Amino acid sequence: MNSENTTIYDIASEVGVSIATVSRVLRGETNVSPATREKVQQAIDRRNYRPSSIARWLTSKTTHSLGIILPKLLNPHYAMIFTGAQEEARRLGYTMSLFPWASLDTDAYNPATMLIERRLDGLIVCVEYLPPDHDELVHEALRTLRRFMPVVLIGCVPPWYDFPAVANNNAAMMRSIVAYLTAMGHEKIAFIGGVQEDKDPHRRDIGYEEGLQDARLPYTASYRVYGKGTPEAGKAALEEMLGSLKRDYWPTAIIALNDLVAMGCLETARKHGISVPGQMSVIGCDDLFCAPYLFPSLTSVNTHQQQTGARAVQLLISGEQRRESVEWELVERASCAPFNSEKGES
Amino acid sequence: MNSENTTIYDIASEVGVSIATVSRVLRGETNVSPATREKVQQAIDRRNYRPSSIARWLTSKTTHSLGIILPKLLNPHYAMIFTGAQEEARRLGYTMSLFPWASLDTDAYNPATMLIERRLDGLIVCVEYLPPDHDELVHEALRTLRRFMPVVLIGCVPPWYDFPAVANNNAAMMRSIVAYLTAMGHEKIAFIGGVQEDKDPHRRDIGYEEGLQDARLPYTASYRVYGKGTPEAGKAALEEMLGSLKRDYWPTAIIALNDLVAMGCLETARKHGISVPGQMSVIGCDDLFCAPYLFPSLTSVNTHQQQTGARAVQLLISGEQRRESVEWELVERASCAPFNSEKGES
DNA sequence: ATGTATAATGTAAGCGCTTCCATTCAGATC
DNA sequence: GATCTGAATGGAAGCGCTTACATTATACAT
Repeated sequence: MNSENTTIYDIASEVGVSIATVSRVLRGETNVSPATREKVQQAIDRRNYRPSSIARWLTSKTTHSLGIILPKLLNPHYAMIFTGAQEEARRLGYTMSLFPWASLDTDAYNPATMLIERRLDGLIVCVEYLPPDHDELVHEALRTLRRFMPVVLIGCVPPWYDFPAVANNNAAMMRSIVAYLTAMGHEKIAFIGGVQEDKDPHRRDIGYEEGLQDARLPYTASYRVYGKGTPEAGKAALEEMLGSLKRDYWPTAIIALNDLVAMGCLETARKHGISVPGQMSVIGCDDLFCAPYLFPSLTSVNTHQQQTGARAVQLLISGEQRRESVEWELVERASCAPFNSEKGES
Repeated sequence: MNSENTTIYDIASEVGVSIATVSRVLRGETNVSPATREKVQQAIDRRNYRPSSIARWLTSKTTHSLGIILPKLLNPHYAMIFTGAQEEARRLGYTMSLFPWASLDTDAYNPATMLIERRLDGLIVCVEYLPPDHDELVHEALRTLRRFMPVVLIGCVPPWYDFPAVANNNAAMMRSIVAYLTAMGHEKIAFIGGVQEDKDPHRRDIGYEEGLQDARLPYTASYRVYGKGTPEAGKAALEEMLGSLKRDYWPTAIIALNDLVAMGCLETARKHGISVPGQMSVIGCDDLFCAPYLFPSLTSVNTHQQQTGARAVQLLISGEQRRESVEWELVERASCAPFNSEKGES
């Protein structure tokens, strides 16, 4: 392909100048006479010549290309992060490629090798809810990688990862969600989702427990169900919880790990004839595009994922070695309402 | 960065062999004595050496990197296509980078220049519902691009685009959806969404009209509302339709351009107290992950987007110049039901 | 002992750019 | 008219690999 494989030599000889001059025109340097510039430019246009960035990179030792590693793009949460990162990268003149998690922890080939060989100018890694058995592997891979390129982390970054990062403090966020619910009079508040053995102290369920303490509410093991962050998991988890509890003890508010889990919870509630928010409030997290269109529309927390992605790119390029966090805000919709003990069962 | 900027020369001199020998070890060639191979490999491991693909590319004239251009990743439909393409690319040893539409039609810089300079081995472009005023621009950009790299198209590809493509025949699909609804007794069937002036004969609304003809139903202009493919647009469009029609003439079935539009329609129906599917059936398209969790769960059409993306990559790499289409299948859920003329208004 | 095939390794010329340094040539200065 | 200056341009050495070809060493046949 690229049959018109024109090089800088072709242009130079066509015009009758040296390649150095063509290079100068190409990069808009000023020390070229207007007449020469004009002739060269015409030849470039005539031949449809585009300089090879490959060759350029070899000289300049920089590729202006970044990488990002995400668990999966099918979850809109990650798609938003990716979009934010990609757009910011482009704005700054960089290209963004997506690499799957396998690049890091399960590649038969030496992990991360492909990333290094590509001579990326930087890498963003979204570490979220790492299964405990992956933690050490991933951490090791990251340490290797950073010897070759700047690495910025996104997500729920364990404090013992000494990397620049854009990490929302999920714990603080959850804590305030609990406060939001207790202020509404809820006392039986459940939390659904998340990895059980995750060691990260900032994870969402830690905040849940802190929130309960703030409100002097007891932590009840049956109100805490672990599971993957999918709709199916949320559905099954709430199902299980309701099944194991007498009706009087059913929670009046559910905090879901994220909106996907919340979707599953809404489904289960519907199936059991529990009215939301009449008998049970449900709150999600991430504020996915579909949250307003669920029934009832889902109260959630906007975690500004696009901004997170963009900020990570900025840190990557500026080289700042900081760990920062992004604002979040509660988006009130119909799925949460004050607890009303008078209300009868429907 | 990359402080350990080791090159093939470093390894060669460390071991005391020529760079050619190191290169042979690197690429696993057999004509190296076991002893030498061992020594070289040890030096490589010791120095943590990773050959630069940049230099390799310069020689080999191939970058093993592909590009994909999508309207926007925030729409899960495109995220699925991207995921399918990305995974297949990786499986085949290629990298996949995302480029925004702007690369093609609005770049201040010469469109597509960045793509060409990067010397991609191929490009996938998702052309869907091109606004008519963009069609010529995009077509022109694509023609330029294909002179430099193989291009495969995805989506609703107009027949006058002479490119290899993976295009579902949206018209045929829609036609059968209409058949599905008429078989259920619906006669007042509306279609919501899409670009009005799109010239493509395979677009979804053409199939809608064909379907009506099949069933000997009249085409009613008021049942056809144009609009963007978003939930908001769907909401507003149905709103407008209901507002302009006497209650007796309200459609009993809505075909939405896609699931996003369908989400908006469900919302409007809910707001007007129209029960779905009791008084009005709604069918979407694309079968997004949230379709089962809407209320009522949304009947939709699975268009196998991941497979579409994967197939496009295969065409790209194999170089086959064919235009093919991917299967689709109706996924029946709760939002469509037979029309029952006896049923009273709620 | 000589010749020949085979395996192992080295040499060097690219690949298409950037960039430092050298050269040329006006025009200005004395 | 000789010298100097600075703008415009060219020469050539990389950048880090691959690879065709050349060279050397080894083994075996004659």
